[in-house]
Amino acid sequence: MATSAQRPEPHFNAFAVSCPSRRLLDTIGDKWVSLLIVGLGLHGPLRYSELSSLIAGVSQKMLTQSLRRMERDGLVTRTVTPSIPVRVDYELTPLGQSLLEVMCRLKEWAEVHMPQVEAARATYDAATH
Amino acid sequence: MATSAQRPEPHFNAFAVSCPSRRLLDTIGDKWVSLLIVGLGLHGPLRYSELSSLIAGVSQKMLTQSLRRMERDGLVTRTVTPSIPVRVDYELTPLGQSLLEVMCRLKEWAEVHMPQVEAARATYDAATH
DNA sequence: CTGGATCCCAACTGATACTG
DNA sequence: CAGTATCAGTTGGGATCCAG
Repeated sequence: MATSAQRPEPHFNAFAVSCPSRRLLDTIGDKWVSLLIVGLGLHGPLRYSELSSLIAGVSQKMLTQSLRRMERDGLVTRTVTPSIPVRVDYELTPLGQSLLEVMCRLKEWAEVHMPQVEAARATYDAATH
Repeated sequence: MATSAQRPEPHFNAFAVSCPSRRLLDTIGDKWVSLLIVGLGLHGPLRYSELSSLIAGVSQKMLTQSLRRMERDGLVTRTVTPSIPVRVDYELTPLGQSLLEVMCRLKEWAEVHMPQVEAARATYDAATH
């Protein structure tokens, strides 16, 4: 008991923990963040409600949370127009766009190799481990 | 109990759910899987215990679980040598190596752009939202 | 030595309700 | 319309024990 209060931050001496690539994975590994990057990249600036309907499966909480993280990381800009119904637009920054390109690389790999992965899974599952 | 059997799989009509890139993220977004790919890619074939000490922060459960997923996905091969103390070697498959290259792309992006991300975070946090 | 099985806690996710 | 707060369900991850 009380051990959880320690938060010892174990001695991860693994090569990649302090590496920036590790942190990047924390970002793009996020389900909604990756979708938002692609969505904003393909459709340009979008309003909060537009994103909400575009992604469709996301809750307000997750949408806001993800956008916040992306804004904090400098991936998107948040523009508030103080009209009567407040209007908020989100747009990919140049940094975000460069990340979009990398994401597309991933997408390309996936499109080419995922069939092999699927096949491997089928074979593995059929082996009834 | 039993509730997990539902697996509702909500009507994600988002563009990327049925897309292979989405599934790829499920794989490489995994903390340990990505580390294992890099580790095996750089050090060649490794034994279970060697991986355990290389990653260091991982528990046996996570290590086994991650290796299982990777084996299932055809990213690594699992070779069992039935010697007296059983010996198990894990090696990256060609498929896994091709993924390693993509991961390196990510790494390169991270090394170049993460400073900007860090700076953006500092600025954002300083704004005391 | 490998790694499967179990228990347990913490974190994340998501639906709903509410506010400016 | 945009966003916050709360609460409940689910999952992930780690320590330990045990089996082959």
